[in-house]
Amino acid sequence: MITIKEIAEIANVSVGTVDRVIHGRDGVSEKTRERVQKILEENNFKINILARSLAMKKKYNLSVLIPDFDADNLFWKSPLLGISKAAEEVLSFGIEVNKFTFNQLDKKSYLENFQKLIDGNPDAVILTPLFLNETKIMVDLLEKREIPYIFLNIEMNGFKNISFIGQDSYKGGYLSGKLMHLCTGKDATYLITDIESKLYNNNVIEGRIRGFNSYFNKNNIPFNSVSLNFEDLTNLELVKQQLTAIFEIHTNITGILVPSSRISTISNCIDSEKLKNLRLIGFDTTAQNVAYLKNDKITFLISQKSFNQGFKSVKIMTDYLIQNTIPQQKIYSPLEIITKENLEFSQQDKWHYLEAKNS
Amino acid sequence: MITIKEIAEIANVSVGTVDRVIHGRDGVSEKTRERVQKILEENNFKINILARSLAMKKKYNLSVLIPDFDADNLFWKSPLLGISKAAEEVLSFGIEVNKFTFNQLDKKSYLENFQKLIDGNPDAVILTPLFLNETKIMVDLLEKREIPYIFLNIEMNGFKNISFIGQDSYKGGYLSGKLMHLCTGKDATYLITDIESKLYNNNVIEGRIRGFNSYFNKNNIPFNSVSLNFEDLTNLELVKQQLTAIFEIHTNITGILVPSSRISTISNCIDSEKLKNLRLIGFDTTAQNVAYLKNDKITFLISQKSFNQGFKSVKIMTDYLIQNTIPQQKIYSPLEIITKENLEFSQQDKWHYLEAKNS
DNA sequence: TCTATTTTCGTGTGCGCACACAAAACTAGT
DNA sequence: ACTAGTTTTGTGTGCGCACACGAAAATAGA
Repeated sequence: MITIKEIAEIANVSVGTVDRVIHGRDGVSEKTRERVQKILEENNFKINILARSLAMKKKYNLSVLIPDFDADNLFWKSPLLGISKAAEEVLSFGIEVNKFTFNQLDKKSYLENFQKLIDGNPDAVILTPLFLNETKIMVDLLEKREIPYIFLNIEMNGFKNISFIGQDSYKGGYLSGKLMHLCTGKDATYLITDIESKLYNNNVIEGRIRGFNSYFNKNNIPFNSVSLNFEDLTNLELVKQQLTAIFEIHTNITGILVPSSRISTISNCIDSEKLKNLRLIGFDTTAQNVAYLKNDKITFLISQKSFNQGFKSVKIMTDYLIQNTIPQQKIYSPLEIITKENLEFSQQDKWHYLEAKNS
Repeated sequence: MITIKEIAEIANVSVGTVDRVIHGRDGVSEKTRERVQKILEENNFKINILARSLAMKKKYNLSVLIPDFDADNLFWKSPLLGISKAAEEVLSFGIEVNKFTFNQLDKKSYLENFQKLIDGNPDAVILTPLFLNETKIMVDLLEKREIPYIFLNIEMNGFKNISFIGQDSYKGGYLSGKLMHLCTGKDATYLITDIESKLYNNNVIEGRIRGFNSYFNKNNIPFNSVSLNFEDLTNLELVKQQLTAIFEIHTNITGILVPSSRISTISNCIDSEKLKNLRLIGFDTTAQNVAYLKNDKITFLISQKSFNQGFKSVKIMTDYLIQNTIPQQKIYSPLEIITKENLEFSQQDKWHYLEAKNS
């Protein structure tokens, strides 16, 4: 690896001049600039990123706003872990990651924790834009202060976020349609669940349902579907009642799509005998979902690798801050198809991280 | 992040002493060692890996031996790309990656290129142990010279490789059984292909077939299977003849398993009309396989993310050399289920790398 | 031709660490 | 108490780069 000093010797100038050429700073005559540029290219000069980060003593405050998780809904644990892992790795680069969490059912909590975050004077922000109007307020402030921000997991258009990292909900739903079709017979009837609560903006669930239907329509495959809205997934008795009622009316249901991470709850409310003749497809490998998959109570899970989403968001913002690398506007996570059989090999990065932490 | 200098000030010693404590070098009295150690822990001291790599001017030669690829068999292109990407990233850490390729059908080429590799005096080696006896010779030499080595993609037991990075063939086959079962009817008949040529040690294919059968046996699912051995996959006419013959005898075949990366070749030799009533499951997302998947001529591909395997092997060896991090003995790649619908989201890392390279 | 200004270029210092070497503080032997 | 040897500790330099500052060269104005 050739160094700046060596380039300088070849070009018969000082390291300062080479430095100016590399960074496009002014104060160099056009003649020498061209000469040095040529020598840089000829020698395939690549900057030593270690030395660079070391010399730039600037420290960055990268702040993250993400929903909290609890025993009932573990979904947000995974991205948070990914963020923590990335935080360790970028520490040497002068990036300090500050995490702020909020209650995903509470707009006030969202705003309050953003306030805390902004009080810390972040240099960059990663956030999960769960509520539309509140996000607008927050983004206004960020843009006024020229703080770059990334949207994590929830896609929202019309903003100047430097990137979005998450799943393509529509395509995820489309894939679930394909899988459902593959593992059920002809002219099947499917049950599609939804959540009544419009507490927060949920284009994720809506996109998945749209994608599911599209699969059948675009491929001209006849099918029937029944929708079922739940108001409250914590009241299991009620859920059971609703399901039983539906099964009595529609005796020919062969598959259930749960377009959220709550499929284990639904599966839990269906009697084991009934379950044997049903295909259940859901999303996200939360601890509960994984347990049900292992017990054959769920057929497929489509995972968005949210651990990696969290990890990536930090890494990408780091590259943006340190090297000014402009990321892709939308970075879609893989749509991982998880079954009982390949479960153990997914999420390896996550498990390794957890192991290392606990040892 | 607290620095050695700061620790030294707190402990009222010099940086040299702190350095000795951190690295466990001798020449420190027990008293001060304990004191400094305590202060290090209290302040949660983490070494700045950037400064460390910069100061350690040691350069490493990391050499890789891997089969070459050609237009007919692109499989090995992917790990090679992953290796190249990682090579760029670790350059700043003083790791120079030297790649050596060999003809996968030729034991002599394997040995010859290993000789070239070893002549370069590598500090560490990553290799694909395609031939058993030749590998033994090579490994003997490596161990005599105390050169650490990793096995990539091909699993071979009984050696002192610091790690194996690749797929669990058996479980891959097991998964293919599950998928096949899900998308075909009851009492189905499956065609399982194999390659006659025993040129090289191929426990990969054997493991997959074993896994496929196990799925049905372990779950007590009745099924029939027909095996078909090909001698030469380059003679397409012959392959077509063999397939036609099989289909005439076994009219009830509903699924085909190709336990190698050559499923597109098989699919290519089956008439489109016939194909419509068949489920084809194969392995690896080579360019050809991907094309066939897109045209609905393949149902599922199980990918081992060989790009990532190559990438990881270099990263893991780097960590071993620089920080002496001992890796896991076996690092199994995820068994990714790829369909037409989620194809575009897989292999993102690889595409991004290729894009960046071509711009 | 001689200053004043602007443009162009070179030098020095420090980032946090590793490591060679020098210096001090002990220890033992006389 | 003094030397020689041993253990313990401190100091200096360089890794490759960024950046502030100052020096030199070029240009302009009189």
